[in-house]
Amino acid sequence: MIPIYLPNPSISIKNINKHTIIDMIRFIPGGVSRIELSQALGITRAGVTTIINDLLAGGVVREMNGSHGRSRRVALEINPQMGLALGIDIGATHISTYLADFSGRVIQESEMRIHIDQGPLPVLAAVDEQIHHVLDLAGVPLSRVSTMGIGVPGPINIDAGMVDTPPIMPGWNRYPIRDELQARYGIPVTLNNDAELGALGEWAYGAGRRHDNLAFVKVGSGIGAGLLLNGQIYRGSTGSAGEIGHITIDDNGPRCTCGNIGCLESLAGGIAIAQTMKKEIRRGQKSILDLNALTEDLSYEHVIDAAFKGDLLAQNIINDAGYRLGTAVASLVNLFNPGIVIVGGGVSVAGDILLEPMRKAVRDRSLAATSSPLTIMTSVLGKRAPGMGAVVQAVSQVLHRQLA
Amino acid sequence: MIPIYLPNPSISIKNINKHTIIDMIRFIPGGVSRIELSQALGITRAGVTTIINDLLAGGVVREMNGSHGRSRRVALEINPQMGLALGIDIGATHISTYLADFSGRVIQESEMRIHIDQGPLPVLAAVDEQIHHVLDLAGVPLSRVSTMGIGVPGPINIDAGMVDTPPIMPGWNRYPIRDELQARYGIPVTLNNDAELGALGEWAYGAGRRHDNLAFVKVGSGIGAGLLLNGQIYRGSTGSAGEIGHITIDDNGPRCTCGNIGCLESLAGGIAIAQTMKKEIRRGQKSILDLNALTEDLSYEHVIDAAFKGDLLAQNIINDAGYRLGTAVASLVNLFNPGIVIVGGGVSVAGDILLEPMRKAVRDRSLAATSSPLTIMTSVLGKRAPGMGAVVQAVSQVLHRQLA
DNA sequence: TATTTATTGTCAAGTCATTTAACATTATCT
DNA sequence: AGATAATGTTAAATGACTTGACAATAAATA
Repeated sequence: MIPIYLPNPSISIKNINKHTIIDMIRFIPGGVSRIELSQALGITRAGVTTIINDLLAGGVVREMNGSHGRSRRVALEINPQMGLALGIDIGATHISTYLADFSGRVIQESEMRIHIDQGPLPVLAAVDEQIHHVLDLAGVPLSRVSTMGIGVPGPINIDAGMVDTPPIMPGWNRYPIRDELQARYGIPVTLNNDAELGALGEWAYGAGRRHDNLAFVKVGSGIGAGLLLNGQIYRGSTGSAGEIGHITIDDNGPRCTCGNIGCLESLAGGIAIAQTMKKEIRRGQKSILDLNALTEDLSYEHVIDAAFKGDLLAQNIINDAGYRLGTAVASLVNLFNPGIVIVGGGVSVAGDILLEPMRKAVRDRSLAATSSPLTIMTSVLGKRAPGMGAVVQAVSQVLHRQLA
Repeated sequence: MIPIYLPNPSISIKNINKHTIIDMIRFIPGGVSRIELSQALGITRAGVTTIINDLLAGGVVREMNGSHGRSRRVALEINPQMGLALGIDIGATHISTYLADFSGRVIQESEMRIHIDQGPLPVLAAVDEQIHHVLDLAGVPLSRVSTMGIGVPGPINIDAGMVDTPPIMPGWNRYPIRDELQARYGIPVTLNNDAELGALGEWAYGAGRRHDNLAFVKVGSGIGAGLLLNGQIYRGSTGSAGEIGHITIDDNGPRCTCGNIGCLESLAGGIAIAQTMKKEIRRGQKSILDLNALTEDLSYEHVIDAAFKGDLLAQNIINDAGYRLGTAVASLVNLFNPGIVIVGGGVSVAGDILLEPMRKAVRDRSLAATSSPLTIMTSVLGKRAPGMGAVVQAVSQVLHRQLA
């Protein structure tokens, strides 16, 4: 193909080979040798040697398998001791906090339930609490953490570092999340959408390795997708790409929180699954779940749990949600032709009860040429995917920002 | 944003700034000055001067005369006399041939009706005929043409230069289109999908100027979309991205040629429009069109013509097609969040009769945050869009391929 | 076990895109 | 007409990368 060079490249890339080498070393499992780098980049071995010596001197990378000074095929890896990063995944009802080294290994993690609609002040206070909790557990002072990535469930204005008219984050609109955290902790902070971080996390350390085009469909309380296209996070022209949850599935469906009719999210999201279950039980359908026996409100976790225990009603409800998900994913597949669709988020723990009807819907509703080479699977990183993506962004930031 | 550097860049780009400068000069209307280039690329004025001197010496660019501004701003443009390019757009039922200079100005054009299902040999013979026809009209020998771009209505294997299991091109599968033409004419040939060339053409010289993310929806006999994302043509993992025509619109719809049920193309494509019109007339609906009076089979052009003449039945049929198109475009908009959706292809000459119901469907079915900043309009280049895209690819090829 | 071979990595000198820093040219304002 | 600001040019310096010769090792061969 003849590439098109954009009239307005967002950033002028200085040492593009050095940047590429750093990321190849970061993301290729098992490490890369100098000659592999030289072949991939189209520069000579000598050129690679110069760059690698620079990175070795800076402590960014190290040689694997003991230390042959000179040998045949020396694999390189990121030096984990280069620094520590915090990855924070804020969902509608939880905060997950991860402390990881620069190679992406998680050192300590913690989770906490919140409600995002309480607004930024209490939620960011909870984030602060979690950060200190995780650091205490790991016995690491804040001063040793050099970067931080954070994901939230809304469309992001990436330059401003804030959310832009989010459907489900009342009170957060135009709150300066990134700058606030940056000022509070004195380290660089990146702010991203949680689904796009899920895609990035799976691409870096999960099911999406080696895929240039992937979709991460996060099915939790709501439904959103993160897209990685041509090897880059794709955000669209105003940062709200991937809104698969608001594709219309049923013209006669219920009204969605977004104001439209029959959106996928209002039919197959976690909230919808729980509501449907409650409604069906009240209508007298048989189930092992007893609404009166529950101490808390029935949630989609209860439905999934019941399905695993053989409850037919729960299985049917999840099956229907899966088929509807597949209906929307079929549109995505016809339009994007991704190599893999990764299903994450809380509802994805249902596994094939959800995925098999989904795969069927995709087969029924997309071109065979597009759907037959396609893999549809659950997240490898599970609930950690967005948090790991946040770590990746955080580490990218410091590794790429100031290169000599 | 922190960009992610792909582990496997398809081509190692040598003089990236030189490449970028060439394309900025090609595609920014009114020309660009050296200082604008220097600011956009983040290199010094001196660096730009060196590159431009090189391009001036090579005859690739030239200085424009009419200059205005606060100081001696010299605008640069592509040297049209650098060479000639052929752009060829093969559709289901036509071949359009364009002879253009390197600045994209069309010197001569020609159109011919064919049937693509006759297979490659007769169709490529017709292409040859058209090429000589156009060259004769322009009084230019073939030897002065230095490059050629061609578009066909099917998924492309870009490395192989052939179509890959196309739904509507029987007999063409794995025929070496690019290599055949390259051998026949002795000039470099690029092969692309027609819809992606439409997107590229509109981006370069039409409605999509300055847009980083756009969709070109080609509504002709069938329906396909070309996508330009993050400023690059997006093809998906197997080259069949943009198959909007095979999104399911109606679960109770007719069977499509692709084997599935209720595809957009089978409900709103040109063939479907003509068939619906015939069916309704036979059912006794009133229309100014008289099936018996037509010397040829009724086509969608007749329907559009009737609609412009006030025929209510024709208007209603086009209106329905527009709303259905909008249903699919709404999914596209929710997923991609493009800045503009450009509607091209033969049916788009219906204009707002088609587009207004489309816009309504998009409003009804996508998030306001995504659809309100969105422009939906017809192609500026009209039926020339894919051919102009072919010219762009052809010229790109020679300008970028061998740089000192 | 010793020797050969292919592969991988390194070194020093050279090349070339780009920067630095001083200078030249032009349009507009006063 | 002269001042000013913006834009473009030049020559020397910088530094990323290449060239071409050499060194070090694993595996193959003798």
